[in-house]
Amino acid sequence: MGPVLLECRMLDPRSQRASPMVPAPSSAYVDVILPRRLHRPFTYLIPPELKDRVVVGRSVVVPFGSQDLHGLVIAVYPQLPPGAPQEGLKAIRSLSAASADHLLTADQIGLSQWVAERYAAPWGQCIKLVLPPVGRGGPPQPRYVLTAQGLARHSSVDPLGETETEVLARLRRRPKGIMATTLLKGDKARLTLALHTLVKQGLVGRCDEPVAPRTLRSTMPPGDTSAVALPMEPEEAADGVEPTPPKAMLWPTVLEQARTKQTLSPLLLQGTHRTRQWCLMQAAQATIRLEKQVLILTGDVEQASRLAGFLAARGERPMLLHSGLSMKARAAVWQAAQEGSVKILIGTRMAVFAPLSRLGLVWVDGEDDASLKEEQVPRYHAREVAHHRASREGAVLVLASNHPSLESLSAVQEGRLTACVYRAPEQLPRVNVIDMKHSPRDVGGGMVLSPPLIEGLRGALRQNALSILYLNRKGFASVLHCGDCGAMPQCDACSVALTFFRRSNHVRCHYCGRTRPVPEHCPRCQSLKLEPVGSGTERVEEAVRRQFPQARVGRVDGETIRRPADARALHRLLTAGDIDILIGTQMIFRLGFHGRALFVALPDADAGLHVPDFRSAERMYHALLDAAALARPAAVGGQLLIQTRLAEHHAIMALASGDEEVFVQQEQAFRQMLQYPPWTCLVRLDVSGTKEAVVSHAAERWAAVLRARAAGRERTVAVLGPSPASHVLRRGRYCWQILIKSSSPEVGKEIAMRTREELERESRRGGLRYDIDVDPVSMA
DNA sequence: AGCACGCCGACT
DNA sequence: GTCGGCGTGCTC
Repeated sequence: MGPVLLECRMLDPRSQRASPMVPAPSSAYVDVILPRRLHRPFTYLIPPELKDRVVVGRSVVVPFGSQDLHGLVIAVYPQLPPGAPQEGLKAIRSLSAASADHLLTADQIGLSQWVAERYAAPWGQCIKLVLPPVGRGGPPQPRYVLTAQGLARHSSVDPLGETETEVLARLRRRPKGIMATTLLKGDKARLTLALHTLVKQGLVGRCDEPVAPRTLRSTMPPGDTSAVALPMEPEEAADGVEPTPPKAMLWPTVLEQARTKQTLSPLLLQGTHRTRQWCLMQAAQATIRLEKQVLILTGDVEQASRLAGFLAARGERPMLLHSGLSMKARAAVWQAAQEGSVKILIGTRMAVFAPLSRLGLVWVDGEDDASLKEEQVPRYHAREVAHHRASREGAVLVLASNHPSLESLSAVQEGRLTACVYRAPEQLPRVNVIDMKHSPRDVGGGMVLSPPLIEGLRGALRQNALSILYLNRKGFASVLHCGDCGAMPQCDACSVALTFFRRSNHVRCHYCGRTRPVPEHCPRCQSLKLEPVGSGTERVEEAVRRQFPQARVGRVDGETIRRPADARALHRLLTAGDIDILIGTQMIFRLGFHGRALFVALPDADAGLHVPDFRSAERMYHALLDAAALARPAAVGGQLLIQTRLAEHHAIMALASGDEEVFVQQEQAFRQMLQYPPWTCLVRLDVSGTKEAVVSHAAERWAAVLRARAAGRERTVAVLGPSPASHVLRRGRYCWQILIKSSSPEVGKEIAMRTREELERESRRGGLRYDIDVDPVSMA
């Protein structure tokens, strides 16, 4: 009984007064977390027949309202816990079949609880993160089966409706039942109704247990190739090889110091793709030698596969875990992790919750990648969860990137991270900035191809070498900019691009919500040519084709690359040298074709700044560095050309001078001045619903309640907004947002949670929902 | 979240 | 007159 009591003291806030000295006669009550949007556990009785089998971490089936749900036991008590209702308690129905053979560990439960608290998410939703990926996306599919009565009934005694008869016939053909989703496909309303009457008549029953209890042992041995990445690309051609920077030779020593805790903080590794791969290899092998496990996180599936291929080519047996895998494959990997047969696990953000019990190394590759942040409700950031796990489980944490986030760079300055900069300037191409301020524009308002750009393409063509044109367009928000100098009207208070509303002819800051009439002239050059940023970039391909009709032009973007197979096909073309000029968006980086192009150009480098987000400059700087990484080193003729109207922007200056500090210092000063992260913490509140007026009203109300609550604490909390998140509704819902700036994440989060409770109690009409996003990473 | 119960408009 | 829409409250 001791361990049970100990665990419930650790896990449940309500049990603090439980004394471990009192000998527990027998455990009779449990607290259960349910997979619903509920913030607290529910108490149940343990039926005598399950007395010894219900322990902390066990998944159980419990009655909840009118239905049965799978829930997780988080505490066991000998007596009625305080706060639970005195009477009317129901008993646990049964153990969950799906999890009959394993328990969640205290670590896993603790991790889910930490996520719930850190990101202000209901614990029930966070439990799903640490559960095996079988039942994700809802409880084990409920199925409908014919009851004995229904089976016996051949012809209708009572007249049954047409639909009812039809449903009965379908069920008769399927003795094991039909999943609710399958059964209800088609005319859902009518079928639901028919089903309802059949259930009421006792002809059909509902069953929540899975058909076949998952036993995936024999079918999928760990290390099965279907779960392992195959090296998709041959090793980089010789012309793309960069030397490993000499400084990186210190890496093994640094690692060893980190492992033995001589270095007290986690590591921030800065270097190119290739350098990071080398360092990762060292770190992974060292970890495996110590019989520990390696967890590698990436921002996207392609990078995960690429790293897996790289490690596999060197004799390791990495396993992959990401959303591209089938549920079955994911479950197999999860189980292999649990059994301890996995030495290296590589995956996207979800993998950070994998049940690795001997974690020795957590490696976050591309730590600045925004995709590490989950945009759905447990809105966790995998980098942060990784940090938490590593420190709790005594693993070495390495954050790696070619261009670390400003958050991490600031953490280095504060001593919370130890920087390892393994950069070699000779890896970079020659950079050429073309100031387009006074160049004419094409008819569509887009950037024109400047003579140096055309010359660069021509030169590469002559040498039969690859050129890449990178279209750094990201934002979809309508933003104004000056047709002459490229400057954007910004919010005076928030310094983000103002969003333009054509209909009402006004501009609005979507951080603080302030509205103004459209400015008449450019704030910088007084030109009258303020216009919405166009889609002129689409013209680039056309212009290139017109200029070089004989060139073989390839395109990469969301439309041309739909499936992984498309990417592979294009990769083959590139490898074979069948493409002269490649034009594309961010997608280009997913091809993993780094250091290969002779000539790389950004026809409209400023496009990335036209996003109303305080991180837009940082994103642009990263995009520039990424573009540079596509090109060969200067020594072998690599060239990067940037067309810009903002040649004196610190991101461009930093790239042109090759001095990162130019960017970092100015950006930090900017963030500090305007009180943005990493100097403050942001919490974004989302109000959404189906009726616009109701949503905006609720948002106003929430902001007012927040301001009242923050009164007198102006130095630590500021409330901005509300403002419409975007004029296009998201999934048929209107969204408004509020921003809270606070001196610590706790302050902002606390005030948000308190007031949300209040608002939720107050009004739910119009399908209103109140969401909290702690440390939002995208503000669109 | 889901579900049931309850109160108001357009249909046989 | 009912059917069925959604708003509201509750779930151990």
